[in-house]
Amino acid sequence: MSETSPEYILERMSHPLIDELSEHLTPRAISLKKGDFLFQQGQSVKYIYYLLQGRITLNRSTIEGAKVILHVALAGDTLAEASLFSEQYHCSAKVDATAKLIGFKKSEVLQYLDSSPQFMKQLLAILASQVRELRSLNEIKNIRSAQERILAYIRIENRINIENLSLKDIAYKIGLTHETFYRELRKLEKSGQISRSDSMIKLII
Amino acid sequence: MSETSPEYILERMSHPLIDELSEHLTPRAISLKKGDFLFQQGQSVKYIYYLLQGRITLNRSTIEGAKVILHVALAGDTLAEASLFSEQYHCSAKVDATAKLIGFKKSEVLQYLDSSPQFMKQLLAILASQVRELRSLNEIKNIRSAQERILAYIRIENRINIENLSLKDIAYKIGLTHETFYRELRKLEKSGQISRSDSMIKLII
DNA sequence: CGAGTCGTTGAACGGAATCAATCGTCGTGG
DNA sequence: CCACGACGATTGATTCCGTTCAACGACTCG
Repeated sequence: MSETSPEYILERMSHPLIDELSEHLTPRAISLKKGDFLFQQGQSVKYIYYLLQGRITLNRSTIEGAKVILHVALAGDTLAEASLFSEQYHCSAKVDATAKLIGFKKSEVLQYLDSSPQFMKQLLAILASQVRELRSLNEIKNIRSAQERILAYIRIENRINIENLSLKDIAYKIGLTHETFYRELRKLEKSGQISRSDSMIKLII
Repeated sequence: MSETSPEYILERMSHPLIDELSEHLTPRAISLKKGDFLFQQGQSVKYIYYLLQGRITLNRSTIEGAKVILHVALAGDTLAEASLFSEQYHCSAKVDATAKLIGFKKSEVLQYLDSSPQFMKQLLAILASQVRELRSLNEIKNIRSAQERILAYIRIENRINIENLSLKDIAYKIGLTHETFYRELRKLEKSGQISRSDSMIKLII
């Protein structure tokens, strides 16, 4: 785990929460490779994180011993913010693809939270909008037709930014295999319903 | 829209946020029938809600004129908490099945929020855990096998409480048609992997 | 230079959706 | 108060489309 603060911390895409935290606390840079664990279920919560690059799977061991994947975090996701209010991590975080993260000390965040009601309110708003976003994602996955699901996703997000997330990641996010996602994108492009550049996928009309 | 405060407000299942709000603010009881709108996209936000019974679909009209379903709220869901921090509702809420709700005045909630940092923190924790829950639901929907998906859901929730939610509702929640859900439940029961009572579905072992 | 991953395309299969029909129950309005 | 409509739960048959497996080129990173 490297502990320098390299320039990539500053080169990240903007995120309201991380922007605010970076301004007031000292971010810690973390690099991990596939197979590493960011944290393990049961450990006491010391940090919360923001994932800049890579893929991290959160899974929990149930009482019966089975493992359940709770979430697959992709670039742009925050990790363990829920654990800000618990003593221990309720799941393990295993690195799937070489990851770069920013970490903030839980104690410092909580302290800042207490000192600034305004920040607290901002955090509330962020979480609320995260709930909204997740609900839409959830709803989209109830659309059986791959094509319609993709269209619904683009309509909600207005566009798909493919600079930060790979097509494969997006496919996963909306619950399609990457194969069908590629195929349907192609179809939509051919039928003139979407346009693709190397940074954006947009609806036509 | 009835505006009395009937006893069902007190008979609801417990919910940390609603419990707290009910204690400090005056809840408003609302009954709506199928086809009614709880609120419409663009209206200014006056209330936030808690759904006791029924089903309410949140949908948004996009710029292109298409309608996208953002969320289908079921009994136990909060509605429009995200709008606590916006001026207008960003979607419309249409009643699908006769609904009973509790409403709280936005202004009163915000005022209470300002007066009590402790409540604010509590709200933060609730939203954070909601994020966690939604992420798991999302993840579950990436499991293709109906049977495995159901098992994963029960593992995460520990059990399925079928007193408040119909089987149909649960099927929808995890992204299955009610037909397959019934069928797979039956199979799981027959093969001795789950047990069903009229209030609970549990894993065996 | 080689390993690994992403993007892409092809072929075949399987399982969940879909359509349809039935039963029981609950609420309700005439 | 009862008949009717609506909806949940259930089962059957069929279809279809997304998954799965497989293979390949391009590119990146070490």
